[in-house]
Order: sequence, then structure tokens, then C-alpha cells
Amino acid sequence: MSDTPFDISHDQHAVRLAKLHELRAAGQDPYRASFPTTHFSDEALKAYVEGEDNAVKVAVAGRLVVIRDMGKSQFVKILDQAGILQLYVRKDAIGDEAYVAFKKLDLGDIIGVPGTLFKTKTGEVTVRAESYTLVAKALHPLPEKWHGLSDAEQVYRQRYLDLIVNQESRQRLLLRSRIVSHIRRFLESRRFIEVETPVLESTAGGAAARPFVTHHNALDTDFVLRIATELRLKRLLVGGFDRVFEIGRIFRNEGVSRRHNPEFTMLEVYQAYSDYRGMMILIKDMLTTLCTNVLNTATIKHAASGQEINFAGEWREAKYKDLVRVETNDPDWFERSKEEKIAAAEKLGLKCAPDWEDFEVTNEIFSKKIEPTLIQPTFVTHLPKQLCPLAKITADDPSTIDVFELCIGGMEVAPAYSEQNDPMVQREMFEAQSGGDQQAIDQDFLLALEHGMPPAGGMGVGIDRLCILLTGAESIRDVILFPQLRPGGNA
RNA sequence: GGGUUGGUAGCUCAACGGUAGAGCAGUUGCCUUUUAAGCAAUUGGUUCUGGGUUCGAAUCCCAGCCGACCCA
Repeated sequence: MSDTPFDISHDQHAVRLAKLHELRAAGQDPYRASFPTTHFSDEALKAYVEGEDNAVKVAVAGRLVVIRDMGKSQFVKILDQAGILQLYVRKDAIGDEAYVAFKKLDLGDIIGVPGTLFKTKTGEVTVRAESYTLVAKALHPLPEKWHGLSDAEQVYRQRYLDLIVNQESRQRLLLRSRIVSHIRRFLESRRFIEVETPVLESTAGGAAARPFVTHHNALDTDFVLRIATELRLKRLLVGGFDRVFEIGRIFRNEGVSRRHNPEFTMLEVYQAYSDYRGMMILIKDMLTTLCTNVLNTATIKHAASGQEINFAGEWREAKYKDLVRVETNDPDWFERSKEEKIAAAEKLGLKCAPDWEDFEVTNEIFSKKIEPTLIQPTFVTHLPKQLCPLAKITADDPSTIDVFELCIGGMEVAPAYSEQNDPMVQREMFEAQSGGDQQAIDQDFLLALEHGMPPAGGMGVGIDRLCILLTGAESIRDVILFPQLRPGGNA
């Protein structure tokens, strides 16, 4: 900026603003309304005909992410949704005036380029530019090209920068999109219908969790954000929608951690006339086809343990009580008193609160000592009935329910039940759980059950956790585009 | 909520209590098939904020803000 009275060469934002004003002064619009493209970058690469340089015409557009200036020609790379594409821009091809302007472009600018495909001497399919259009000027510099953006806070707060500059992030989040898409297609192919149920509810049901509370002004009523979609979807079973699913945002007002975001995505599936055994087949088919169709592999590397997780072959099935008996090395564990259980749990290095119920002590052992060791896909079946009031009681053991928890990579990925459809039993289980608090019971749901709900298998799949597993991510924040952070911050 | 740890140039990172540096990016030159392109020159700082200790603080102490990890 030699004609600028002050030296702004150190201030990249000011330099870019000056270029913007220069363009406007020359009568050009640095923010175009549109630019017609013919190919995404991957399509352009495929469209090249081997040995026939400059035979195929394309028009591509994207963000400038690499500029290699060699005087009278430049190699640049643009990034679009599909990936990165190289362009070759020659002074003698686009004209002197346009070339001078092209040299003033900055990394981060978005350009549109018509041209022809050729292969460079190093074998990279490249667009030979015939002209170019600046379609959107970037006023801020991109993060460093080699290391990318590594400040976790900025990665989450300015995800758009992370997506531009960190290709692993980009790939991981695109993969999430494909995973969700596959799940939809898989279920639809089996005649499940996708439905949408309310996020705002009067009572939070279907799970045990603290809800977010909000207020409706016109109705002057408090609502809670849903903590599960279960009770709504079962009403649809009553209504004759025999196979339904919802991929819905769930909100739980609890801590944030590597495994928890206050809002997360849950798939819930219900299939009338099936049961938890039917859900086993469904989830296994869903995950194995997901692996073959989306990941193109039957095994994935488990980031935390380094083990290979194998989705092919038979999946292990184990009863909850058997796993606990083995872990505690006590065949009579379930005959012990609560005090004996607490003593044994503390010997295993666990802390138990004195006000815990008997089953909570056992479950602490399960979730802290057993679940983390279940790396290969494992169906844990027949959980104690206190853990879920919405499932059918096991016929030959009234202390357990007909359910499984699918554990993979040491995490609970999908719980499934034979759904309770006896309205009398359901009411008793709700009352036992709520401790007599009638307000906490969803009376309308019970009324629906009294109209007759077909027997059904139901299942919940934590989409975020599934994505952690399948993408090898270390944190839930890495598979959520915009994870929850405190407002404000430095970025 | 508790413990540990971090915040320095646009980005990635250095700097024993003693003049705050490098690479990339930027700016100015050279270069018409490059691959983190190259060569030469060069600009750029409220060291997160506020207190304190000290002759002197990016560095030590206290508080706060925002993260990360572990635990509850």
C-alpha cells in the first residue's frame, strides 16, 4: 500500500479493507449475488479425460486456501464442499489487467473460475483458468496453513475456521452427516416412518434427568425441554403407526464433559409386534451396514484402548447379573445385604453414598468396573427392573426386565426394551419410581396405554456417542458442530 | 462443584525475575508446471483482565474471566 499515508502492512484486516475499497472504487462488487458452477471439486477431478488436456470445460468456485505465486503464473487451491482443487492461472491466459487484480487476492477470498482440465507434470488434475471472478472478499486472514487452528476454544467458537483449515475436523463432521443419512435410509428401507414430536413439554418423561425449564409468554406457562422422545413415540404406536423413529435433539440440564453436551441427538426407534430380541437384530444390521457402506470396513480402531473393534461375526451376549457375579467373584452377590454390597464395592475402590438403594450399589460396579471393559460389541441383557420402569418384566425372573444395553468401546451405545404395554403394571412402576408424586407422572401417557398399545421393541441410540466411536473422536465436542461453551470467551 | 493445567504477533509456538523472539501469514522485489514452492528485504506486541511482591514481572503471589484434562 505505497500510496497509503500510514503503514498498515502489519494489519492484515486493514490491508484487506483497503483492497476492498479499491475494488469498489473501480466499480466492482466484491460480494457477487451468484456464480454459476458446473462441477464440485471431486466432480471436476473425475471429469478429466486421461491424455486429453484442456478438452473438458468446467466452472468451479471455492475459497482460496493455497497461493503459490511464480511471477507470471500462479498455482492456487480452492476449497469447496467436496474438497480441494488446484487451479493454474497464467498472465497470458487471463490478460494483463485481470492478472494484476488476481495477484491482489488474499488467502480466504472466495472465487469462481471457468477453465479447462489438464494434468500437471506431477500428475495433478488442475483447472487452467480462462478468467476469474472474486465472488466474496475475506476481510480476515486464515489461520496458519500447516498447523491449522489448534486452540480448542477457537475451534469450537469459530467452527467455520476449523472447517476451512483442519481437514480432519472437516472429514469427521462430514462423516457424521453420512452416518445420520445412512441411519435414515436404513430405517426407511424397513418401512419405519420418521416423525417429529414436541420439544416443549409439560412434564419431562421417558428418562431420569433434570430438564431445562422455559416459559411460554402467551400461555403464561412453564414448559420443560424434552429429555427423551419415548413417551410421545409410544403414543404413536397406540395410534397405529407401527414402525416409527425420530432423530431428535434431547436436552438434559446436567454437567458438560468429554462425554456430555447439554443438548445431544438421540435416535429412538419403535417397532410394533417386535421385542428386545428383534431390536438386537435391527441394531446389529444397522451398525454392520453402516460400517460396510459408510466406513468401508468391518473393524474400527478404538481410540482409548488401541484395540480393534470388530463389527463382523457374532456379537457377545451376557446377562447383567452374570457379569456382576463374575466381576465381584461372588456367585451369591444378589443374595447379599446392601451393607455387604457396599463393603465389597468399596474394596473394589468405589465410593458409595449411604442413601443409595441396593440396586444403585450394584449398578455402580457395573458402570465403573464392567462397562468400560466391554470394548467389543456386547449385548448386556436382563437389567434390574429398577433401572427402567418402561420395560416388560422378564417372565422367569420378576427382578429383571427384558432389555439389553449394547456396549461398544466401553460405552453404552444403545439401550433397547421389550416395551411395557400393560397400563396397570406401567402405572405401578411409575408410582414406585416417583415416590408417590402424582405430578411427576405423565397421566396422558397412561391414558394412551389404556387404549391398548401393541407389544413392541424400542431402542434408543445416542448418535453423538456412536459418532465418537465411529470417527475415533476423543470428545463429544469433536462430533458436534457447535458444542456448548460458556458465553463470551476470548475468541 | 473439587483438583491439575493453560491463555505471548492474525495463526502455530519459544523466551533462568534483567532489551519479548521464530516459522507461517502480511508488505516490497525476482521467478510462466508449483506441491508446507523458492530467493532477498521488511512490518507487526495492552504477554487474558485487575491487584500485589520486587530496583525490575510474560515469568513469582492473590483474585477474576475463558478453555483443556481428571474427579464428583
